Amino acid sequence: MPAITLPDGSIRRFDGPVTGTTIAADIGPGLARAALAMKVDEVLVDLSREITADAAVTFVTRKDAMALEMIRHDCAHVLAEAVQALFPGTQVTIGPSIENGFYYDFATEVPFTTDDFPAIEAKMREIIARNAAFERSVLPREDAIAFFQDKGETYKAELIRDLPASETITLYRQGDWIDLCRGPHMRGTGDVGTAFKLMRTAGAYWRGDHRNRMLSRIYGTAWRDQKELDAHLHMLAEAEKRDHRRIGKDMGLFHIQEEATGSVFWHPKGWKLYRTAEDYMRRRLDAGGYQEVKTPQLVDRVLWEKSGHWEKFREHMFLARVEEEEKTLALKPMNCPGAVMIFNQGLRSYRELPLRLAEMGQCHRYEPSGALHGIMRVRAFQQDDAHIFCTEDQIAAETVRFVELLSAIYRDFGFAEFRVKFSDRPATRAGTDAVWDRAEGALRDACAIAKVDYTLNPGEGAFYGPKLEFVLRDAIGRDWQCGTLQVDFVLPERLDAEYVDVDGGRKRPVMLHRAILGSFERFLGIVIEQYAGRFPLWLSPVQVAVATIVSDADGYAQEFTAALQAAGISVKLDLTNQKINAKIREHSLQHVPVIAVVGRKEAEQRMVALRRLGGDAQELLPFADAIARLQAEATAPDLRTA
RNA sequence: GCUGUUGUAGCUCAGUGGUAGAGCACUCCCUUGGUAAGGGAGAGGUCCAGGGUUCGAGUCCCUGCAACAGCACCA
Repeated sequence: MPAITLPDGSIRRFDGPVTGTTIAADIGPGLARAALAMKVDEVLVDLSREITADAAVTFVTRKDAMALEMIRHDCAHVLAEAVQALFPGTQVTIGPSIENGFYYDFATEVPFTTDDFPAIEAKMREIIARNAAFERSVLPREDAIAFFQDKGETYKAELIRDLPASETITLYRQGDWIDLCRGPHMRGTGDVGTAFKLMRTAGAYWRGDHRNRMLSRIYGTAWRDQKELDAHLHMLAEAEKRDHRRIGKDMGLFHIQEEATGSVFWHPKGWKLYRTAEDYMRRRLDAGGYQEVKTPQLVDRVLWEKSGHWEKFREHMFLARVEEEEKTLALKPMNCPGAVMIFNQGLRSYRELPLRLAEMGQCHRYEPSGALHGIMRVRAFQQDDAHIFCTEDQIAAETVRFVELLSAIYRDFGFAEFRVKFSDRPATRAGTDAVWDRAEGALRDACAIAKVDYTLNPGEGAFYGPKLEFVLRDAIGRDWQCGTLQVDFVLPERLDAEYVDVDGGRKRPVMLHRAILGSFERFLGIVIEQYAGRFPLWLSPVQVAVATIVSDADGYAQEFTAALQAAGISVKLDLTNQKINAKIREHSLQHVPVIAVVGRKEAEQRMVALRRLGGDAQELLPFADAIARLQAEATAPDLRTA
């Protein structure tokens, strides 16, 4: 006699085991039509599942966010059936729902291409129109393995073999097509609807391991209705518009070419942006108690052998040899050994600690070709690096200090929020458990003091110590790890760093590796996408465009331009023989934040009309006021007084 | 690195084995105008590179390079 409690608190009693379908029908025909699945005591199950005991039941309809996930999951099944119908001999593997859609990995001799999509989508529509019910069945493990093995589905058989013994093996049937699946599913294939689209193909390793066979993956997106699908496609188009590679080209910021893959040619405007960021960082670091240093690009392998990089990082290092010498040099992939070399000059005292050595360190790393991505993932980049030599007792205070600095800097660049990941001791590590306890404890305490919420990243720490990772999310929703703070007990040991303690004895310092932007290249890529190229005034490479309406105003425009330049503002003077409309349009497309328009009237009255990017209002100001106003607005956030 | 796709004017892209195209940008001329495209003319090409098939290759085939998407990688 199950008593079913509904979300509104009402209770319905049934004579015996009852399915969701029956309950929904009992409540009303509207719900019977709308219900796709149900939650029984908070567990999502098929509508057709029998309920035998008292339970709280909530129905899932198309309106619920949860329906979206089911639509995508079901759509993946429909995709798999369609593919197997069209391409006999193709094996199915896995096909989950993911953010915004789903994918399915197939084992096939000939990989799929987007040319296959129209046929596959047509077949999918057929399957959806047929609206075969999803039917769940439970099979003993050995039977299930035999079933898939007989069908030639070796990947499915392998999956079942590897499922934990406690797991119930369930199959789902839709018409004649059967898949191994945990479920749950909606009522039938028709519930998927028609708001889906296959997006792209890709290779993907079986079980995500590059030693395994490459499968052919098809990505799709699916939504509750056409309107949602259209909105999603529109969002993708918008995201593409703010792609930093697109904007970099359109605004003439930088380029990359074949002869130097993974390295950036910064154009004047791009380099201006870079320098603005760099100058800002220098001021922040100076104010933050850091001393800047510079260490060599080319360093003998002997040092890399000592530091451990030769062993652990060699395949990522660019080597350089010269005919005349036996030596092998390497372009530095990291700055840390260089910093230790500076620390090691002379005898250090505990009085000098914490010693914060910053370096705008140019690094080269041989990244796999497939990893390169615009200026975000490159082979030559500059880090805003620093190494803090301190005692164990100073770790917490230095961490708090660092997080404060990092927060202020991210805020100034327009990132109000960031995530923090705490990576603790990995399985293979250097140092005793006692040392790890202290290092992790110090970091945890510091996070508490600095009021930093973090998610634990178990076992992901560096072999030499725990670390914090600071992650920003870009405009296209990708996560980028920018900042990092790593506690290192190993490198000071390997490179023999030491200081004289109060008692006159020699001690090893702890080394904190830390970066805030990470790499300038990557960070600026993120900033470009964050602002879609419409930078705040202080960052904008061209801050003001001075545009004339008539050539009679040229002299006055030149005078105003010179005054802006003298005030430290980056300005572009436009005396071209074009109508003001065309000039406005051109500079607006270049995302110049302020256009100062001068015509005959302004020249006679010694005024300027300021026009802001994105607006059409004009502000008429006297010459000197305009200069003062723009100068104040263009001031970097760390230099503002008010 | 792996799988797939792509590579034509500065940019965005058409191009069916038979004389290389468009729009925008660029240069020049006309136009001096009031807040997102004034008009006209002109110039601009190793069709990614190298092989092959063919009477003939931008087009078909092979190899390489690069970019893009994803996977793996990001110590």
